[in-house]
Amino acid sequence: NDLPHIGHVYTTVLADTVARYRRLRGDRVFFVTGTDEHGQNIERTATAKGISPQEQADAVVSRYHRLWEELGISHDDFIRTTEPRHHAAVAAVIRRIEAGGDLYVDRHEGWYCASCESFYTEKELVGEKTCPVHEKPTEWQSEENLFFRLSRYQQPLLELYERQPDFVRPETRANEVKSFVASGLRDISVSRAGGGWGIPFPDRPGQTVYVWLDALTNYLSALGFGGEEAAAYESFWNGGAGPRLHLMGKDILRFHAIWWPAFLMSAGLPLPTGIAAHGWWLRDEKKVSKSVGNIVRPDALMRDFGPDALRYFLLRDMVFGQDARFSDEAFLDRFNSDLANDLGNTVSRLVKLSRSAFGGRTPPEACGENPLIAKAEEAVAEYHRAMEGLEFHRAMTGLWGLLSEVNGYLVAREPWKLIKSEGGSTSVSRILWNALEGVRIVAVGLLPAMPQVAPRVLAALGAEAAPDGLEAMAWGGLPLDVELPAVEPLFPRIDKEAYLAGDPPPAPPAADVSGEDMITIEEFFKIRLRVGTVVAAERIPKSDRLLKLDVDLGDEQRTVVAGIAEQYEAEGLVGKQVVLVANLKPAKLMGVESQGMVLAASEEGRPVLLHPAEPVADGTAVK
RNA sequence: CGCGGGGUGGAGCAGUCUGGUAGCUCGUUGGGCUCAUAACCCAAAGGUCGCAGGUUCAAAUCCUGCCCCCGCAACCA
Repeated sequence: NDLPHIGHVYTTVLADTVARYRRLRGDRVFFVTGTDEHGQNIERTATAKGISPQEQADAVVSRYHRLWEELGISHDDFIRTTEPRHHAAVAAVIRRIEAGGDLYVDRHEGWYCASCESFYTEKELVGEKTCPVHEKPTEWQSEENLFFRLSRYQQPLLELYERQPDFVRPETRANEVKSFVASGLRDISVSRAGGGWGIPFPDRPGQTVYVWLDALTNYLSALGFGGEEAAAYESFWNGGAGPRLHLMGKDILRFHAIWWPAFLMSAGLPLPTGIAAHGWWLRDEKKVSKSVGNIVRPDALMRDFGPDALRYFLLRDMVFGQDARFSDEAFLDRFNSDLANDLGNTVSRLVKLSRSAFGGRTPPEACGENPLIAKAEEAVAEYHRAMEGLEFHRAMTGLWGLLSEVNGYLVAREPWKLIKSEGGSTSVSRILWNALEGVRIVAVGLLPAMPQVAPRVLAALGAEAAPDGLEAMAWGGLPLDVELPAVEPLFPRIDKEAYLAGDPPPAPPAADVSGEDMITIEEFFKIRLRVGTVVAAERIPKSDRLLKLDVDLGDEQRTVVAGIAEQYEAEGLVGKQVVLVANLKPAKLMGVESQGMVLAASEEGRPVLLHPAEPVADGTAVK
């Protein structure tokens, strides 16, 4: 229920790499991705824009479709939780759970703070049942909901983890899940009263299916479960002998590793065979902003260097399961050293050598015995081991080890000297053929990771661009004496400093200018913007982000809370003019009433305050 | 006492579960090579493994305490 970001891209690229790897190994694969669209974000954004949640969801989803296409994602289906087939599957799962006796009606209750819109436990309240945040009295609220007997599955889940130690990967996450379950499971509420945005709960008017029960079921609905066309479900989930793997970020691991198997057990349906949680890409804040002053982001990197370069970086630079830092510098370094120097340059030096020795063709003679064969076999074995264990960075490292062997082999044999003295001799042919063959094997191994570039590398080497399977990684596949066209550099080196210092990349194509996002000028004038001078500013205690500003609008003074404390010192703001949304409904934040909003550009979430270009009278209208 | 992750050569990280010679990539320096995209190959320098204590024949690794950094939420109106 969110616009795509690097985390979504990462999950999906991993899944795609696994899917492609499996297909190339000859397995039947059904690769599903999709969108969970019943989140509150969607509803809230839609309300704010004055459109229906469905329209909002459609707009978001189209972004995913576009992005997955650019990235070469090879999913077999894309499931949206707003589709009828999904609703049918959810209803079917719920009926089965209910038949198993795991649903009951109870009151969901607690101390409710209307300002926070959330419930507190007795322990969290301060003083006389007072909300710890707003220091306002809370009220006891209760809502009738359906509950799922999660508690009943504590033992079965523990047995599952015991029986299948690699059910959750990586291992550290498995331990986390185990200890969470062992510490006791409470029943969970699986519906919400009030008929909000979501799937109506079957046979329970007024209740909406809780989003996680809804969203998790997508794995079945995409396969046709609960519908007429359930062949895929029967063959891949119900009867399928192969692995049924879920890939996700670690933030939603619990839902996948605890709730989902419990729901399925209750419904009497087969479980997934593996749950794999990856880490988060953290942003490298410090260097990018200060020293270079120009923030390049994944979408820009993808546009400038191609989707496969981004895919390679994601796979190579993160240890599966751990967090990693995403920085432009790391990307550019990786690009230059791995793709330009090691892969691209090796291809081009070999192609040129071979072309000059053999008149634009691949070497005419192969060589039965040489040290590269053993190295290649080792690298391929390591590659398969790593790919099967989802250790993508290792798989890549293994392939690059072979590249490095090839380069070492060339330096040891110095074919360029031989070419001068003996031309296209047998020994030159053997040396070059071996080296080309080593690179060819690397390129075949890259097919799952870099589906667009790997075939180009293969073609550049004179090999078959699209082998049907990874058996092509066996030594000896490079054809003898075939045409070898000249190549342009596959990955031209990037001048890192120049790139980072260069003009900001052109603004992304103007945001959705289509119909529903447009407002009329009358609507715009509903927002009253005025210039004011900050007369006092102070940090709100206990808060990381909030500053309290007193702003003079000439005819009145306003107190405004602004979430800018991470970038602005309070003292520095006094005397500065800012633009204020003057008719915004007041709200209380950390106990302080904010009577308006200061405008700031929001660059990657970091606010940059807007000031008039020259001083104007306080209270001046902005339009 | 909110939840979580981390501190290992200049940078980024692996190794920690299962104690036994501290490893990888990048960078730096020197050399080689000149086919190739200032590339490639070889070598070297560079580390009190956050601090303190404990266990042990032996600790980056196990135990205890402390310090520091980061993410999430609280809070971007």
